[in-house]
Amino acid sequence: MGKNHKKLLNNLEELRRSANLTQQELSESAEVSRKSINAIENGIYVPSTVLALKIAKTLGCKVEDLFKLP
Amino acid sequence: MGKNHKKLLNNLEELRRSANLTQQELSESAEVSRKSINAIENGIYVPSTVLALKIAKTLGCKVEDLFKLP
DNA sequence: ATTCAATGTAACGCAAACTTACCATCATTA
DNA sequence: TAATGATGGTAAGTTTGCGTTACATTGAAT
Repeated sequence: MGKNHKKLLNNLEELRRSANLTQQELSESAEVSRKSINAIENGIYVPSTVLALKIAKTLGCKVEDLFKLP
Repeated sequence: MGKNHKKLLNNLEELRRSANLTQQELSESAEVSRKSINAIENGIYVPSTVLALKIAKTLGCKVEDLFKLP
């Protein structure tokens, strides 16, 4: 990421819970490790665009719904 | 990017031209280097989510409009 | 209370994103 | 012709995304 980019706000946990999915289930749908989902929810890092698109698709929302610029 | 992720299709150049912006101008709006914009347009790499959000915002569209899963 | 599913955490490593900087090409224009 | 602006190539270096493995904690529920 570029120097001046600030961290994003994310609603992943909330939207995942609304969809009644566990981290495990979401990770399988999005074809990533559970660790990645877990780390994203906890703000350890922001996912790549590919991953963000897959998660949004799985949850039936837009990338913009999941992550917001500060 | 994760192992199994395929490259995205992208419409960046088309949308940038529609907005009448040069690579330089877009890069300034999105606070990244011109090389990054250039590399994304040419499929060298896919931007991070932060960058994708900034570009989409600058171009008045959604991340989903810019990049599509194969 | 014990069990079991769900979640959190940490260390290590590789691949990808992103930067800076310099150079080439092509089109336009002074 | 020279100069300027937009784009594309290359390359080295740093940071971050993400996987893997393995273990700890929490909470629910029977």
